[in-house]
Amino acid sequence: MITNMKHIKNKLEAKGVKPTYQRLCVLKYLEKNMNHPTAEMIYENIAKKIPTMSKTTIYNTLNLFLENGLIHAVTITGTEVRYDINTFSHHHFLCRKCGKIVDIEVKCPFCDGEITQINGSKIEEIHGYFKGICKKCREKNNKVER
Amino acid sequence: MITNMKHIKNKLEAKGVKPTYQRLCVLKYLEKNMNHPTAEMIYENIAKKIPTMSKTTIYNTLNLFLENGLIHAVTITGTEVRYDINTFSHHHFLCRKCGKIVDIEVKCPFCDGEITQINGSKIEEIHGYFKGICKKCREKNNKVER
DNA sequence: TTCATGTTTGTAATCATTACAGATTTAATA
DNA sequence: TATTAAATCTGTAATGATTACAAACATGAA
Repeated sequence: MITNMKHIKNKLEAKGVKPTYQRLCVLKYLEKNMNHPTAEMIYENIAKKIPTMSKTTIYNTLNLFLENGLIHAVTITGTEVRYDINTFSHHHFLCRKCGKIVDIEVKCPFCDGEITQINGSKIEEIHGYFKGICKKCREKNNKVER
Repeated sequence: MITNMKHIKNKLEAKGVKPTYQRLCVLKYLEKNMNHPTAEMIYENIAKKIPTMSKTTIYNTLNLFLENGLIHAVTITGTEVRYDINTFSHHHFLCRKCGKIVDIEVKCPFCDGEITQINGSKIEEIHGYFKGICKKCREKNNKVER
């Protein structure tokens, strides 16, 4: 993934979003960190370099990106929203041991865009995720967790 | 669905949960109200009849039920948890107009229990939901929302 | 009855997110 | 270039959901 500033600036302008310095920083962070970070994680990291960065700006920016389809929201835990630069429909896996959320490729007729409505209801967003124990954590526990 | 107290008491005891009056009330409410209520909604309703009911008890009870597999948590909005008495794997639809969450029946290989792991990760929970505009809201808007 | 244990309750604390208003920046225009 | 309106950013306070905690209460066994 190319993460230079020019590319990021273009991405914002293509969606009609004015490319301010703060917005460039947030989008750049999301492109570099595809581990579905929280607003807090994004803020903590950017605030290191830009001490004047406000957390409100982080939220404003993320909500702006959401409205313009630049990012997607991942709501798995129920207590916090995680943000995803990957706007193609895909599934997620949340490990209850390490807490990591990883992308998952599964065959899904909805993600393929073949189905646009169900029982007369119009589908605009598709969300699918699994909870369990990831491969690494299973191996770490010497196959105890099965 | 039978929602008499004897049936509810049996359900709790079958899971090894002591059937206290508060727990019976919460489970009874969930059996009667299958519209994926929030903790707040459950509290508001029960508090009408039992003024001494504490919101902490609602949360304690719901978490206890979750641990014992009596109910499932539905996390769609990202800001609040909704609770579901239907513990069979199924999908949900959230309407962005009326805010209602309804059950959805879709063909899904994961819900059938055919697939128990993905890339070496063990699947324990399957969650699938859609966001969009429900049939009723589309009709209400005279087919404007397509 | 006594005692230990489990349950409930009310209040305070926590955490994520939003509201709001003032300060700052930007962009257009004279 | 100076002016000015609009957009953006910032910090603080407020909100709303959830949890922590400790005291009060209920239960069941000895």
